[in-house]
Amino acid sequence: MARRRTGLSPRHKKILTFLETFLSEHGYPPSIREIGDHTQISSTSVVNYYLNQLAEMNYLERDSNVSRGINLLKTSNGSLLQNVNNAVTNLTEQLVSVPLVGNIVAGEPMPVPASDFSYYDPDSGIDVARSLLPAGDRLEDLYALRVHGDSMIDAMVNDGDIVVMKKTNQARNGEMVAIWLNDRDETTLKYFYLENGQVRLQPANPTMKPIIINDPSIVEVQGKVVLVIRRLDQ
Amino acid sequence: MARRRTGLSPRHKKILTFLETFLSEHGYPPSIREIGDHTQISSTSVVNYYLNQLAEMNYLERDSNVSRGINLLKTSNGSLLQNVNNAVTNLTEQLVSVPLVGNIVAGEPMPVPASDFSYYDPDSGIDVARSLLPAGDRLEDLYALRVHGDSMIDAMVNDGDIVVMKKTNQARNGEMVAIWLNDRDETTLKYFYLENGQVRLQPANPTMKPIIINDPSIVEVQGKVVLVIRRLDQ
DNA sequence: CTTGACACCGAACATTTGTTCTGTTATTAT
DNA sequence: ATAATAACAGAACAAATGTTCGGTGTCAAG
Repeated sequence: MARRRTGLSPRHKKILTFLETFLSEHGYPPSIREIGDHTQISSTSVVNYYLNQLAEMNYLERDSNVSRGINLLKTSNGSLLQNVNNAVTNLTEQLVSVPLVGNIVAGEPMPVPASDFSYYDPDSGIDVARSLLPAGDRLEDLYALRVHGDSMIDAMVNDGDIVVMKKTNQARNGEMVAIWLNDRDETTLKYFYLENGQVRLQPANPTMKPIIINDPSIVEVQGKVVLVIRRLDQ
Repeated sequence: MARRRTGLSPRHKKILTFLETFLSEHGYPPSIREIGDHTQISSTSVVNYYLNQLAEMNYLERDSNVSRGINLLKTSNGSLLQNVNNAVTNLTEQLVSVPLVGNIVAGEPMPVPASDFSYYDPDSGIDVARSLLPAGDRLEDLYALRVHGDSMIDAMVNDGDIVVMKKTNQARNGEMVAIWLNDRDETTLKYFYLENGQVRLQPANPTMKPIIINDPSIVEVQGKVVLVIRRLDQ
């Protein structure tokens, strides 16, 4: 009887390590010839031989007659990979591009995007760490607006600031919301309180007085502010 | 002139979605023909046409004359996507953890960290997209402070806001800097101007008056503000 | 010494695959 | 109505790519 294979040989390990490195750098697996080139195996049939063994040992799956048809399942140190991108998707969802859909100015109702963002230009999104955004909020409910003019200073928001909004038309007490006031033809950002049938709109600047609205029906909530970003380098 | 492309068309999105799904199920990208088969595009040259556009818009990279030579970078909802093993590296490049080193309050000189951040606990960093930070600035010159108290409202900065600072002890005109005023025992954030031998410290709130300092030597610049972040969900 | 299994190999071939070429059609501005 | 451009298409071709075939060499068991 010949010698019996016990686990991974040095050549197995070399192939697996090369697979991991190549995949992480390129986003797709190497070809049989590329594996051979980088592991000093001169024959495609030997690479094929070893890949089949790694498949038997559940380090990878192969799809036959498919170029680069290798799905890496385990690394050379035995760590499981479910597949190429499932692990990464969890990581890379940490950085989100929030669509910048327009400007917010006092004298106009602010733009609220349609549901599908079909006009959306990805180059104009604002990159935001997921950890700065409210947990549990769906990303597709978020959009960004750039502040235009000095009219939001009572909200402690400057001309040029970015506000990240969540779509909503209902406010809870203590939330900062964008409100269109019908009687004044004005958009404003304020903390919202509904008290005894009246609406109190509290400026962010604590030295300023609130607006009291006796008739809540003239208050149109257009969105909730979840984040303000001010870049000072521009 | 014909119609102009604005962002992703439905076919772009369909292709991206298929790429994501295929990649997550198979561990390798689809071929041109597989993409066509699943997106009702009958011609390999049209698939090629759309893939080239997605590459131009930085949703993916293509390697030419390589089978399945597609490296998916962004998903159809704009989330950044990277490969398994360099996900952390790429996130480090695009998503930065700026060390949160303490609080800034008016009555104290603000903390300025030592050069090496040897005490730095990465779990207490603030995650910031690299694209929001000044280009060219070294990340190790940046640190974050949390604002404590209402004393910064003239800088349009609220209690609880995060300011990202760059280490510097020199200010250029128009930059917002953190300044320790010796004669007042006070830290303040203001736009700095040196005019005719005097320092003008201009509040961010345009309705407020500047401070004029005749003797520039009592002005200690402790850092430059590069970003302000206000989270409203907490 | 013989045998069987494993490791290893080059070459040939078929299939897969991406690019290029040469168009047509649709859309929009002029 | 015309022109310019984008979107779309089929076919051809070359290159990339995986599988198969027919071997050789090594080693351990009998």
